[in-house]
Amino acid sequence: MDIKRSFVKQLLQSTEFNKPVNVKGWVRTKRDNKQIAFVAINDGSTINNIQVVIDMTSFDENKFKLITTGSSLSVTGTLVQSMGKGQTVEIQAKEVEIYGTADPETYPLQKKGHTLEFLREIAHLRFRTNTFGAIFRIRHAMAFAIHKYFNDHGFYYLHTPIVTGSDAEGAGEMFHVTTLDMHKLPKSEDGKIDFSQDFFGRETNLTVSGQLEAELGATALSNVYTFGPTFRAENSNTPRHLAEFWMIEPEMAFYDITDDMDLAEDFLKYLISYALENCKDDLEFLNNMYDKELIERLNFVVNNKFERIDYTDAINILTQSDQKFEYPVKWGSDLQSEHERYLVEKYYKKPVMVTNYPKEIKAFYMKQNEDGKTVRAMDVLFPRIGEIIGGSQREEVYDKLVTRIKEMGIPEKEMWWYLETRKFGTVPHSGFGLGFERLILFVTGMLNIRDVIPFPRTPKNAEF
RNA sequence: UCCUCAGUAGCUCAGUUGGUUAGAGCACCUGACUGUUAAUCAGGGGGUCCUAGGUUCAAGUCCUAGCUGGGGAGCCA
Repeated sequence: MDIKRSFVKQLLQSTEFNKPVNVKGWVRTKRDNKQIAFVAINDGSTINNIQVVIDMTSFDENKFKLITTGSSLSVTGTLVQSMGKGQTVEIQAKEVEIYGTADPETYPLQKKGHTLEFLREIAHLRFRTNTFGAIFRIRHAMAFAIHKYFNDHGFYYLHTPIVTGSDAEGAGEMFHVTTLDMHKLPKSEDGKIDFSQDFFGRETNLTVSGQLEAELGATALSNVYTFGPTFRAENSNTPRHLAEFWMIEPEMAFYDITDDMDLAEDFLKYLISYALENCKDDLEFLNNMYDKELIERLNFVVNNKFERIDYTDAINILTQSDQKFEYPVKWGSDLQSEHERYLVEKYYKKPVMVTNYPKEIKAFYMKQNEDGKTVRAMDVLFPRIGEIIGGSQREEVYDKLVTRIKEMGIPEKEMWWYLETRKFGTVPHSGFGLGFERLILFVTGMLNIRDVIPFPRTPKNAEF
């Protein structure tokens, strides 16, 4: 009997009863007595399990003992309407093949709730839980939706380098990339490490952003985006930071800051809508188990316009509020977490986009305003997670950009290729960076970023 | 990196003023039960009390240092 394997998801939706079917997957739970046994199987195609019914009067008892939580099976049988409550269809088993057993004394996942902290310590097995199945199906759906959105809007997916010779972006500490013998580093006469002997003949690092390279692509392809891994060697220990994370960075020629904000808002709303439409079962599970307001909050964000305010207005709102802040509010200082939370969660009670920040607290490449004090930066602030997007219109005027580079002490020589885009056919352009894991945090309602990436890289942690 | 809380059974935790043989629930194992669904009921096994020092007649409990984890902050996406 050779029957094509079906996914659990298909079988649960099927109405073709009394036909032979085959399902392969992992046992979640088992209940039994002398006459009959029920085995719940999951294969990752959906959060729901399919119930396999075994007639114990004719089943090998020793083999049955090996069917435990975590074991992997191939079940051939008949799809029937369920006689019991709780499910509509089930499989009457005829043949059960055991691929691999899972000793219940040592298999860490048993049929009980586990804390997310414990599951983080068994990251190789946590995929097998309802929670992480849901999270990673949603993560996939979001990655797919990102490519779909950009493809549908005339953007090109640009692969920017992971190993970079540029350290000018200034977005944090970088991981060095080298093939030099760390125990015998070649030194030049002045005692410095001689990187001319290194693999690339120069000092190289893992990228902290693909933005500068994306800008190069945008000056010919018009609309491009990157979506790849990004590395920050900061010693950050928070539920919102990773040393290795994924970032989406669209860059658009002929976009000003308003176009940039319009895109950011439309993009985020599209992605959240996509999740609501395509990840219903998983979102409902997370809503029930972790965050009773999750789906309500997602709908709210999709259906309401983001508030857009000037940095200066934000400072005024904060200054005039009765709220006591640990950090003083004053024009020229960056907004602290507590300030952002007040604006988003208390004052406006919806996503907020803040623009026109003081130039001193923002990056060198941002478009300078006529007032000489501010730049066309924009941050999108979300409830719970704070800054989800950071972007800006870019300075396209060669002289202004060079002046700023000198003021901020950035090595101008290394930036020659970036500066040439302003020398030859320069155009106004804009872009932003979206932290993929922060998006997934928001969409899943999870609270720790280590739970929305399969293998989190954080200080002192690269076990899996 | 700073502040703060925690680390006791596979998991989640309790453990009194420092005192004799360290407990519970769940999980697991055995048995009972004619369709269960976080099954139920009865019984059973299971401990490097994070590590290293120290105080004390006596330390899971007090002190010091370290390690690991959570929360908050900074840096940021």
